[in-house]
Amino acid sequence: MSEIRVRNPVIAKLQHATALRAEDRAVLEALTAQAIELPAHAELVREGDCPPHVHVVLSGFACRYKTLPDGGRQIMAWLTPGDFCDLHVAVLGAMDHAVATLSPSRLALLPRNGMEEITDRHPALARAFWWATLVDAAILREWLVNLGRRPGEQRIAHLFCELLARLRATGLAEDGEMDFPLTQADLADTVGLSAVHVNRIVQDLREAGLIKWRSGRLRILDVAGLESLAGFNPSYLHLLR
Amino acid sequence: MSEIRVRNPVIAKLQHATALRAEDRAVLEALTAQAIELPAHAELVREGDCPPHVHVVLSGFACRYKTLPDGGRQIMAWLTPGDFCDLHVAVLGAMDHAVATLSPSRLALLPRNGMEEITDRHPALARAFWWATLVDAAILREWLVNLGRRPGEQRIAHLFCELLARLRATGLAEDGEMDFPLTQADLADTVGLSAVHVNRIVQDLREAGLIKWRSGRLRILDVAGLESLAGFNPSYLHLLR
DNA sequence: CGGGCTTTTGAGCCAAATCAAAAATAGTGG
DNA sequence: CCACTATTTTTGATTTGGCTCAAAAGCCCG
Repeated sequence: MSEIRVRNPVIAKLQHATALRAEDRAVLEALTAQAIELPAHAELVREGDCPPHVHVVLSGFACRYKTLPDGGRQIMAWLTPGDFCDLHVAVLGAMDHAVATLSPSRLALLPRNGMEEITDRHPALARAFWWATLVDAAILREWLVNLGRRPGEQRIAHLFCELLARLRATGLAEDGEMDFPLTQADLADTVGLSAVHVNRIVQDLREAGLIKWRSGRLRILDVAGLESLAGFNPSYLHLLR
Repeated sequence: MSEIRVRNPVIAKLQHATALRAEDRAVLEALTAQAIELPAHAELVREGDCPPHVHVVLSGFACRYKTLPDGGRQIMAWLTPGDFCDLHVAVLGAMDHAVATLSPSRLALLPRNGMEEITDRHPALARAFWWATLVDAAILREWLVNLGRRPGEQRIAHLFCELLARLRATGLAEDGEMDFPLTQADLADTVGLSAVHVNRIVQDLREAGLIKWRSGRLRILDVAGLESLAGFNPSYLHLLR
């Protein structure tokens, strides 16, 4: 009985928040049944918008980012399968940043109106959405530490450790190996370094036997080694186990 | 009729979120009636805690921060009057960072149990608390841009502009002048620079006629000039007006 | 008026930026 | 399946913003 389990990443992720009953899971399945496909570098939401749907990543990578007057870009979050892109916009009224895909992606669009009804009717889901939003903020805090106080090599190592932990939590990493469809320039815009310097650091990590990265796949060869280099402690992700 | 208006900073701040009825304001007044006084550098909450109260700053400055293995410290938020320190901990289960005062401060302690009852009974307050949490995250995103992509001088200029806007929103800044009880070392731990370098930048800002800063007071002499140097755009604060 | 912070100054150094160009990869259409 | 482009990665050389270390000067406060 080699059954293929088609996991819904949203369910897999939110299960770290609260115990979800079959009924809650069914609601999430229904919500994410309709999806759209987008190519890489498609802008889902732009700064100032108040989009009529909540976007949820089902596959692929997206990111939050801001563009500076001088053309520079700072990526402020990687959105991986299961992540909500703009849950908060109803409360804040307008996006203070843009969201775009980093790779070809599948996105679910939840009508914003329906959300309120759902959270009223399913308190566990309301709680889970809250949790997801707060974990987003916790990740942001750790990224701030990363940029403020860690040298380049540790920054990148830390980010790789985090990504592995997050993807593992949604069942999307095996044996330290995962999709990683970003360019080195994307990575540079994430960690606040130049693309050239990122390139040299990545080479160092490769030569140290810590990672293998080619054609959109990243493999952590020595998880313990990379975590200790990065000073990684996953507690800020607030995952189970 | 020179009436002295004793403003409650929590009310002043949350009024930017939703229209608060007299009833809601009365609840906030009652909640923040009881306060404790703390000296500078008192640790309110430490990493891993799940404190039994929600702390709210009434006067003085506090901060969120993490300490690194090498002794380095990264400040991840300045908590000014009206700010909640640990609203989120009930959902996440444990603090992923510490909170401490930066100056002598007055704090209100709201019993965590009471919170749920209040938000159930006063939807406008529930909404306002949500808003405050999301604005916190928006500020964090802007700080990430600050550390990732702006050179030292702009970083500090931007932070000063933000502080002015926030304090003005709670009625705590007049004519570009405000309390600023931090040391240059605190500022350095906020912007991810060394204290020595912060000192040199502050001197540059002074010599450029942009700021005046002594004995715990900061005055922005040329708001427009500082904002244009920093590339400051206040929309991420989601304030009215 | 003396001791502990905090701010300031100076000198030397290093991580990371910039600029420029070559090599490798990945797409695309014929 | 191959040539032709465009993007991405890599290398090298040079510059610079910001760091470290160390010590002096200024301040605050009992």
